[in-house]
Amino acid sequence: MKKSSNHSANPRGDLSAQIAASIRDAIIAGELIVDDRLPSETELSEQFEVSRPTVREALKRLAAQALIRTQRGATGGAFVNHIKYAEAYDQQITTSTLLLSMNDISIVTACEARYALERACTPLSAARRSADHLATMRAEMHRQSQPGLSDEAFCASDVAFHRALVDGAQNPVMSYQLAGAVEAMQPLMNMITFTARSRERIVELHGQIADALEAQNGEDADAALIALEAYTVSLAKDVLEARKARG
Amino acid sequence: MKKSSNHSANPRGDLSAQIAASIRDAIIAGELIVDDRLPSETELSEQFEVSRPTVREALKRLAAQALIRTQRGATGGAFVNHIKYAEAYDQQITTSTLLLSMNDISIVTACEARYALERACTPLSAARRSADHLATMRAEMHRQSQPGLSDEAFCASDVAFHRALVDGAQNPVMSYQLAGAVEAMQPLMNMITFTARSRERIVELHGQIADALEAQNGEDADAALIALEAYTVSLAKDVLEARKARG
DNA sequence: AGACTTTTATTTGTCTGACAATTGATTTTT
DNA sequence: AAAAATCAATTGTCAGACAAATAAAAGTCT
Repeated sequence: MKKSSNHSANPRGDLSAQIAASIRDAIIAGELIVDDRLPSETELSEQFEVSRPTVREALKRLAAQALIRTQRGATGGAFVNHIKYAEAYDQQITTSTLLLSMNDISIVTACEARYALERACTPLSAARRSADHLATMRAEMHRQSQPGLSDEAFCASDVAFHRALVDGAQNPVMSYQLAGAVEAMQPLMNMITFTARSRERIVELHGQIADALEAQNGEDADAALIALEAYTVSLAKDVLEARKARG
Repeated sequence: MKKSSNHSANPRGDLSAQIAASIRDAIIAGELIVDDRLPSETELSEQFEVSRPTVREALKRLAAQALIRTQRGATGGAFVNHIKYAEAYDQQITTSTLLLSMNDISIVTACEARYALERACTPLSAARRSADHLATMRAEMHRQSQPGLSDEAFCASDVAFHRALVDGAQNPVMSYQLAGAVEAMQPLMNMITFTARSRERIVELHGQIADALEAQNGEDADAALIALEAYTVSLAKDVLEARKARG
């Protein structure tokens, strides 16, 4: 790692960014595998010919992406982390949420993506859903029917319902990919005020979905999802127009 | 330096992790909006009652997630970053790739997810694809037909083809979500040796897809994708069995 | 010998203080 | 007025130190 005396700005960024990229590449390329221990911070600072704070900044970058974990103590150090779905979920949701809020995506576009992807799960979910998934869906529907539920709690329950639908496909890769699409919508949905009547309609459609999945009827579930998308979009449009008229 | 004397381990993690989480929450909650400037590192270290290196580690964590960018100089500092799709792509692909390789996901599972999601794009892509998307697909098919192309280059071209298909839906949210599903497959696909005959078959199916999209016929494109998935899975199984027989 | 305690070595976490590099703003000079 | 020099603020990097955690090693007692 020579560093070749860089006077002009480095395309890879700061030293800590370069070092982080170097280690990240090694992990992706499989040169470092799960639970491998990286050299100690002192050793790394010697190898890369930088100071320990710089190495530490690099390691924190990697830790932020859950690529490594660190442990104190005699046998401690930085270890290549086994990325679990739960950790990847969180990251994906954070990124997706900010992406939606920062690029003024319309509700129509976001809904289109979300429901298209969700509908991709329904045939699989209809075929494979367990009793557990169905029970979760029914439980969330029950919660959604309770009066006095706040809009936020209603949205959270809505997410849980759809998550059960997705998880029913029993494909962890799909569950992971869909996490961003479904959960990132929540801030957008939170803008909507759900009246008692609209909640009733949504729960009704949820019931159709749950019934169809229970009957392993993918087509009916698909149709209900299409109706749900249309209804959600129309609700959102009403809110936007009302807001425009007022403001 | 009060810090309320922490003797037991903090649930939020290290100081730098806590500070990073605190700032991240502020960004997600909208208290800090795009292009807002954070206080200088010195000011932050005073506010959080920690040293500057600790603040810097926190900022590097956020930079690794593309939540902030930093700039040197008199008017420099850390700014809330406008997350663009390109940056989010990279992160998603890195995470997805590692997730697949570390959780020994079978090729069948990964393919199932990928093609299910991709098929969710086809109706939209058939309706909206531009001449540009079609041209990209044809160009990649032409590249895939050239003899002497390495397996890796063939895979890369395959990804480019499918990316054009997805982008044809003209929905940036879908493009983003699909990036992980499509690109993360590449390392898995790179294990496959593509014979001249199998390449021919794949290009043929690609042709069917391109033709169908050009004719705005979503159903034919869907059928071709199903065939492509089945063919890919059978190729992968052959490779695995051959490897098992040898090893 | 075996179980318990103490010590020790290693490593990450944090702090302090310093200097270099960058860069926009300010002042001076032409 | 334009160009050049200076300045000030800020991030980037470094060196060295100490605290805290932690497991292994050494020592001690029964």
